[in-house]
Amino acid sequence: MLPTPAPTSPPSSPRPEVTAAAEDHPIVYPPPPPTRGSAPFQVLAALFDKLQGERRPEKRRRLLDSWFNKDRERAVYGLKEKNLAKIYIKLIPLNPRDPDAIRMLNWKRPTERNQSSGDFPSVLYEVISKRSSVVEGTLTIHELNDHLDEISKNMGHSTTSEEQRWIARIILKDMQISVKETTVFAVFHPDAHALFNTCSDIKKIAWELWDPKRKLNDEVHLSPLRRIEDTVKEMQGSNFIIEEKLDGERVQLHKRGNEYFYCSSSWATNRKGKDYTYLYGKHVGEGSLTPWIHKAFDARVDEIILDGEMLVWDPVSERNLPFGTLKTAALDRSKKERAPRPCFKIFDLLYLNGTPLLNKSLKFRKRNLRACLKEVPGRMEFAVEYEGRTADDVRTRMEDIMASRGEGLVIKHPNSQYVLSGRNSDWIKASCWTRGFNVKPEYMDSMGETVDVIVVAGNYGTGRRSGGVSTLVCAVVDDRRPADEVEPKYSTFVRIGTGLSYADYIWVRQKPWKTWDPKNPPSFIQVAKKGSEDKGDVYLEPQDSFLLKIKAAEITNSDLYHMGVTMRFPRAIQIREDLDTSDCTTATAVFESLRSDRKRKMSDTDELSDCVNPKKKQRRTTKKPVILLPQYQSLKLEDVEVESDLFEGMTFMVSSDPKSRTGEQDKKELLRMIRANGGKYVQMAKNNPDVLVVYGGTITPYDIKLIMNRDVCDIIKPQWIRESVTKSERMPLTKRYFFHATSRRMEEDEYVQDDGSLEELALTDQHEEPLETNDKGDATQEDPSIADWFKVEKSSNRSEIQHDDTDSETEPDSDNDDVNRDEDIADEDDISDWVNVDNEDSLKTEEDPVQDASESEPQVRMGETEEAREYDQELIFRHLCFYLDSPANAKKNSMSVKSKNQDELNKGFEKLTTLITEHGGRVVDLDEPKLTHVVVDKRDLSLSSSRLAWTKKHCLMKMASAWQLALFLVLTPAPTEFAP
DNA sequence: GCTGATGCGTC
DNA sequence: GTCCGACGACGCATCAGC
DNA sequence: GTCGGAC
Repeated sequence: MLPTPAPTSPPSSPRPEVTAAAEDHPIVYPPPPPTRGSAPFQVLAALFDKLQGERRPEKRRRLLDSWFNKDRERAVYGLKEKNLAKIYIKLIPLNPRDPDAIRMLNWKRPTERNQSSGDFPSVLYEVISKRSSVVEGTLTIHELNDHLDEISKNMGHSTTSEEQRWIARIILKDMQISVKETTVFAVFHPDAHALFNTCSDIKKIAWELWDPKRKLNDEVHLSPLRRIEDTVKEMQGSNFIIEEKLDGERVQLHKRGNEYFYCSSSWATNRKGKDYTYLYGKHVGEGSLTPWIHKAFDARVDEIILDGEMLVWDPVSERNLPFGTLKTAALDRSKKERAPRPCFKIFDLLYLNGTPLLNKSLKFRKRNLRACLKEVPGRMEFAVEYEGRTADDVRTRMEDIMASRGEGLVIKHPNSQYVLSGRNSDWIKASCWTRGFNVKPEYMDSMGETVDVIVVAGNYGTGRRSGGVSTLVCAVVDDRRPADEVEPKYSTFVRIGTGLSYADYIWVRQKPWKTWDPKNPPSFIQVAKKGSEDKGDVYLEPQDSFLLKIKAAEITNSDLYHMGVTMRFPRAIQIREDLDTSDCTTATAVFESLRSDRKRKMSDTDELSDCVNPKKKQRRTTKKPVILLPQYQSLKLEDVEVESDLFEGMTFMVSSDPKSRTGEQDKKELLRMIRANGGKYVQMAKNNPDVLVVYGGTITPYDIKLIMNRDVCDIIKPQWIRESVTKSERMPLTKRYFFHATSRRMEEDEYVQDDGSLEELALTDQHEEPLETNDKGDATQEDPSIADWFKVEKSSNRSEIQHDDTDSETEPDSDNDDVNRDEDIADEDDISDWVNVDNEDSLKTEEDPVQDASESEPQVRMGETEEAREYDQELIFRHLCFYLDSPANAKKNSMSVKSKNQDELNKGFEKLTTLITEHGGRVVDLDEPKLTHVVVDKRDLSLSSSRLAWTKKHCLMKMASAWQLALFLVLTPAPTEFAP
């Protein structure tokens, strides 16, 4: 195991000068607590018994308190109920035909006599108590620990059946005593929880803090200087930071010198912080990420801990791939240049060169974060963030999220300290944010899929839900069946295990469930070929069944259901007693929904992401099909009538002034004007140089700052829009209309001309095209105001580090910021040398963001122009070339074809051909050099043999020569998805 | 070597 | 409000059996 | 991840 964030210090030295010495060494723990011999396991088991019976927290705490010895970090056992049952059957020993053996294996199945069904340890108890003659336990905890470490042997000799019940619970990690680490830590040591937040190492806690008198060292001292609640209060009315919630995996990156360490940091469910270094690379030469980011760190960064989200970036389609592809991409050692790859989106800095920053403000951490490293496009980037101040800011961002089917927003207080699992209000989810209005309900209602499905089968539950059906296998009616079929058939689609109340379950369990015979499954249910997920313990005849209203985040591919797709995050909403089974959603409807869903994602997915490639033209042939909720409808401008073509061909992005109370209204009015005069607007500038950003505020919010730093988009003042509309002509884009001009813009004649003169220039339509000017150098040097612009630009570049001007920006008019400033100043003293040094020469060492962007500028991809990379909603396959591996084509290429269902397969591919061409793609033969995709059909049985290999090899060869990448699309068993 | 069952950890 | 334990999909690892 | 229930 590699070092975890908190530096472990020898007790003697007050401060850990972390050096290379620590490399390659395991964690150094302080001397262990003195052992006083091991208590009998009996006592522990008794404690568990009491804890299970005792609900009152006071008593429970005392019970726990009276116990503590130590905790151990225990590996996973690789044993669940089934395997435990098998072991016990061997151990006792039990004849496999013994009813008790069968009962243990079917431990969930309820019977009249056995109330303890659904709880394996209890079943075990009943079985063993009949047989065991051991009355007094002799097993000590030490022994148990040893046993647990070699678990499959040694059990069942020295324990009573009661004890074995608890042993089983320990192994199953299902203690039923409602004690989680928070409770335990509180009893164990006041600092335990804080320590755990930094190192997530139980053993360390146990060994560091076994003595209650021992205090945490300074460097791991995490108790807040001020209560966070106070901080929150003080932040009332101040700006906050809005981040998009990313659909990836939460990961911490630890770097010490040349050594890297990655670990999962989603402690909400699992406390361990799983080591993922093997995926991403310990050293520069290894892994799927480390080699690419090493040079991104500032030379003075020695030790650093970053917090962020790992996503998958696909350089071919230039978008992030859906969740679930991460491990696959990270494990892909093919080292292909164009293969999907992990991309680390950083949103926090936790530790830097010996200084934990957890108790610094978020603002402070973010500021320094940007000084520590530079982005490596497609590998390691800063998470997109905005500054917000009002409910409207959130609303605006929420719209974007809704449009792009994003995951949601996270709102953070700039002054919040870092707290894991977000409980202590470091992060305020949009859903919980209650200053004036609540985003969640409306937002959630509009998100996701809602369908009415029929319940066809069920599985028994465990624990609280034991004793009957607990999860419901749901299906849709298969309307693709031949029309002459009398009995409807149902395709399994999803399992539902949450959303119903106990009362609902009572109702559900009354239904006439019939046992499901795996050898003779009900004929009306169409199930997946593989897996057991959609095969119930029991089933319901359609006439006995009912519909369930279900909601989920999205529809995803799946092998485990007959539908070939299923739902993500499914839950029951309501039992539809009011509906008949004939009202069940159809398979076609599901696929249709899936298709429109994907379409929307394709066209809008970049809205919030940090896309570094300037787009030539913003294609928006159709309006976004976003349904706006009542409270958003005031922003809906589709209804505004177009009155003139004044802004024809122009695209704007309007940003409201967060300091102005009328900011949002102003924005709305501007958007109305733009639309009424033939202009277009977008939510994000996306580094599109043709987008004119409109902003006229007194301060420079984060997002505007970002745009300025990029130097891609001009920022004009609202004044230009207003005056142009008033005069019914486009005003010349002279410098007085600019909030910020790009360096390119500043070279333009129109920009430097005297205001008010040469108005005829304004009549040309060329002003958007950068004109080559010959006297630009002179103008730049001679015009004092331009020199000023450069100054502004410099300081805004510095704002990448955001050292001084973030403060100056909040200074003028904010009372409550004073408090914050104090803290910030103090903060900066702490690591001032670092920041200051960096601040100065980061101008030299840090690459200009613009340059970054141009670096990542694609050479030429797959023969496309930049414009071609735009995704049109209709022509989503534009510039893609497909080879369809149909039986017919295989024959043509003289491969053997064995499939029986050739006709069906060929038909499917014909349909696909139509679809591809309809959507702008080309269907080509294998030798086409521009080939981008190969499509195979899973159902084609002959694929498993040599043909697939042949196809693969053949086209990979072609593609290697053509510098391209093959994507194998695999059709799901349900080709209707592609049907028109 | 492949496949399916099972377990684990991510969301 | 918070905690806890029911349950969801999915991908990878491992291992047994073929 | 979502959800219901207990406290």
